[in-house]
Amino acid sequence: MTIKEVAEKFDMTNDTLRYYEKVGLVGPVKKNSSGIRDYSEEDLKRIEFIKCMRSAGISIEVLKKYVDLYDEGENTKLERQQLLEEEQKKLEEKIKTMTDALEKLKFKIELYKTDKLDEYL
Amino acid sequence: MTIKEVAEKFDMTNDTLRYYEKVGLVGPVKKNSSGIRDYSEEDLKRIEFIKCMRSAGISIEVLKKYVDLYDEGENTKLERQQLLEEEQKKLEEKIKTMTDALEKLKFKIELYKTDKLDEYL
DNA sequence: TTATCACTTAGAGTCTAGTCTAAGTCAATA
DNA sequence: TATTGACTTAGACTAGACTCTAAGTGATAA
Repeated sequence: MTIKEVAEKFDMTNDTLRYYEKVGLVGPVKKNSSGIRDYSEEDLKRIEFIKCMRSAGISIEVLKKYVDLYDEGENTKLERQQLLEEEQKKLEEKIKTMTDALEKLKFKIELYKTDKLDEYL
Repeated sequence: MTIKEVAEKFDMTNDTLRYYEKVGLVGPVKKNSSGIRDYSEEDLKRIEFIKCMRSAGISIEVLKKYVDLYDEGENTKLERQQLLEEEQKKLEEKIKTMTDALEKLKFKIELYKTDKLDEYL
């Protein structure tokens, strides 16, 4: 699969894909005889995972660490699991924070709707 | 209330508070005879709101727009409400995205726990 | 054969949201 | 009185995550 196809499939830019490869999140992707990238199934799976985790706000740095541990082999399993559990915790907290903010936002909108807005901001 | 007290109260830095003032999110904050900031109750309420919305990922730019509309007066009420509703929608989508990612993360952790991890990454 | 187009690279530039620095003022304390 | 410490300013710097540019290669269309 070419970089263009991958970019379309996952709705991201070629630049981002090359950037992820440069920082070591994906690949190194195989190149054909003219030096053009040909993404493998495994590359695609990694990209999908990375994209999903990025959309949740997990940093490139953390993901890079996870990928590196993975590439180190079996003996890093526990450490990888712990890393994921740590991110799970952070993500749950973030969702909580955002849900609270959403409630406040909804409340404020309600004030606008019922024209009871006599407050600050 | 001094900048230091405000910063402590809301767990942010003096720099951030001055930055918010510089970009027009807060204030202009009253200064005493020696030029020291003295935050009013209204300033505090704005800061609390801003902080809450920032923690949900709403951009400075959007918040600035909202504050500006507010300062324009009554006749921007509808526009303000629409802006908030737009942000509500975005926030709900973001929470959904993050919740989905969280589920995937939990699933992966489960695979680690049950030692069924035979996949990619 | 020449031009077009998609790809390649290294590296520079951009955006957001702060964060830090340097130089200066003022009030209070040793 | 001298110095300490908290505050002030303008403006430079940073981190994270891309995003763009310039210069080049190679396959295909006119």
